[in-house]
Amino acid sequence: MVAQIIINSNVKNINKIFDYNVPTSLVGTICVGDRVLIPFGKKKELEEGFVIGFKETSDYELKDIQKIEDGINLTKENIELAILMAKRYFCNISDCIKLMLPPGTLSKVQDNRVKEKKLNFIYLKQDIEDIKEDIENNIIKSDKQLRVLNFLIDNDGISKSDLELYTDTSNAVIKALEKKEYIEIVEKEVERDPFSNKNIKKTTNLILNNEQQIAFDKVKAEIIKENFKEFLLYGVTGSGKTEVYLQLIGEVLKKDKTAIMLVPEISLTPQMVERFIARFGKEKIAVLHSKLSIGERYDQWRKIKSGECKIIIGARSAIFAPISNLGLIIIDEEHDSSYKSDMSPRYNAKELAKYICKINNAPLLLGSATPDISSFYMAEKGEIELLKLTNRANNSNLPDVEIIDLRKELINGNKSIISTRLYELIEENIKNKKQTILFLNRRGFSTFVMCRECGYTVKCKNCNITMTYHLKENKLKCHYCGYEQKNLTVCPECNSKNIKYFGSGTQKLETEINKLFPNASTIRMDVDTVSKKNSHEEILNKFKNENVDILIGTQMVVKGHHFPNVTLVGVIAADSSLQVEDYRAQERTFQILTQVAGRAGRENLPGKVIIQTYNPDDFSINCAKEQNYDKFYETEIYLRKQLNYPPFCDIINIVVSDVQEENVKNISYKIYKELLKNIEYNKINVKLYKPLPAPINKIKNKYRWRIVAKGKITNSLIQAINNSLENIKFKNTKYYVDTNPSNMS
DNA sequence: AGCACGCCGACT
DNA sequence: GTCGGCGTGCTC
Repeated sequence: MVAQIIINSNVKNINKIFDYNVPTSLVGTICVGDRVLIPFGKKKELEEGFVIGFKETSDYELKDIQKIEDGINLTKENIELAILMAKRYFCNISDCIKLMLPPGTLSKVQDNRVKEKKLNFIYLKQDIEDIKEDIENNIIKSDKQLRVLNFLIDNDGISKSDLELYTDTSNAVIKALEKKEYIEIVEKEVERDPFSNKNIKKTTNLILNNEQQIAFDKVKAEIIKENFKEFLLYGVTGSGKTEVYLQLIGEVLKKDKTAIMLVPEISLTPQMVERFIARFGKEKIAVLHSKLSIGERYDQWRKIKSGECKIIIGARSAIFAPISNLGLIIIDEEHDSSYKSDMSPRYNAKELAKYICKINNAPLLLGSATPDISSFYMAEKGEIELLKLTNRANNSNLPDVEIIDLRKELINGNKSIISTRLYELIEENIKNKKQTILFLNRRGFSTFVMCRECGYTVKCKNCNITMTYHLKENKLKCHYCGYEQKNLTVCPECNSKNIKYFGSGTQKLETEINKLFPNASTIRMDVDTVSKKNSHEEILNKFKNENVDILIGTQMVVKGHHFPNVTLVGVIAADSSLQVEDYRAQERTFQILTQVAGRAGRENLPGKVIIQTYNPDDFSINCAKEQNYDKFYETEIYLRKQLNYPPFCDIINIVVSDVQEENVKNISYKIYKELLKNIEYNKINVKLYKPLPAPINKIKNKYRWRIVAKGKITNSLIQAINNSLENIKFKNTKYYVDTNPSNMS
């Protein structure tokens, strides 16, 4: 028997299938998905690999598989998915397999990094009454020791670190008490708990309104029938989508099945997770996201694999959770671009969710207040069943949205980035002790720096894009490669000192606000202020709990938070997302503005939203003002059809990059010619465009060209692309193929 | 990774 | 000639 193996190596070059002999001792036990150790090349150490298939014979002289590793293994379904993904997303199988494994679990790494976590726990060693007696008789003199004992009398069996924290003591105090035999230190294996030890009150099912009930019943029926069906839950902000999700997951649990719920990374906040814990208890829930440590992820993975966790909540990659017995997948905020990976493998979690639901006979539920144009189109065509929630819970009113024409502000002599109207409203809000959120989707201080004499603009030396000025560090930064350089005072081209800063980022907005409202407290949230673990959460909590007057932020501030005291939201530049050269620019603008507007006045306080723009007539801005999705959809789908953009076709972007521009051009043309030949020969209906430099033609010192194809991404087209690429020798030139990329630059 | 092979300039 | 530096290709 011959096993086909994918080597799980850090070395990139061996991403193909190797044949190995299955020794007789392993015949019968070995399965597809098993992790095995194999000799490879001239290496002394064994390599690790995964069995992806079997065959009878091989043309090669075979070596024996040495061992099947236990612990982390994959299933046949995992391997099938990985093979499918490699074809569909034009990448290698081993990269796909890696997505399905907890990180840091390569056998070599595992020994020194991922271990079951051990913690020291402190227990009282004597009878509580005896200790109390000793305390009363002043046998214990030390203040700190007394504090520890008193604390333990109420909370016996606490972790050492927590005990030190709560009693403000140190190791020395605890060791002293151990020596006196009042307490004992016990090393216990604990599970790393990403939810920490909060006490969360249990909740029970709420009563659903009519619309919620209909949506619930329809999806529930498919869960019961164990049938694949795709639903789109289109529910306005505050219409109670989450309660429907919770109750559906309840139904899945009743059948002793597993549910996956995907959310955008940014909305994977403790508050959101707490709602699920409150309903189902934390034992059944696994949470997967990028802020988990390697050890935490490993624990979550094992708990899912063992079947202990039946509910998986996570960002995009949680679609690869090692589930069995799937009953339902929910994708919340399904329009969010984070479901599309922008790194290899460039997969789309929505597409994979559909595949996984199909093979598991489980329904798929997409939910959004502003559905993806493509999803809504599918719903209109009847390929997805549309479920609508139109009533806002607790009848809170829609905020009053006002569009401010920034061109008029300029004419009236207001050069500030804050319009007169917005200024007045902020002032009033501060006076009334209400909170304001200002939204600007650009970080840094100034987006570009230019010499007024000769027009020179500062560009990154590694990337062909303008540098952003950061005030605090007084540096110019490249937001693409992270390169930093000293700020300019003299133009390097003409030596002029007339250097001017253009464009405004969140830093500039903050300085400006501090100047305009010196007595107001402000807090800023963007990638530059959010870096540490949980810091995102800390900023929002501070804003909420300390009643900070103004929160300034990028799109991070937009999602999933309830700020009862926020009555004013200001969008500083609604145009920033329109100027992007992308067929989804309007859609993104509409979505983001609708979401921002939803932040204002969520409870009984009326909300006010100001949208500042240079394009006050743009339909995406106006539809967002009216919170009118249907109108936006009608206009947008018409345009998409006229211009033949998704959902009427797919856009395939082939990007080639190399330090040598000559290589990039040559390889691009080779791909183009090869693909054109393939397309014509197989009569595939697709429009292939000639290779051209990419919009950002240099990133991190590598030149970039691209080839665009417009057409339906059918199996024959996928095949043609894969065949064409196989026929080309790339040497050091890199390439990737991306279908409907979230960023066309 | 770790080794072989082959190309090419430099050197006893 | 031939030694060695280095780029390239292969490992079932």
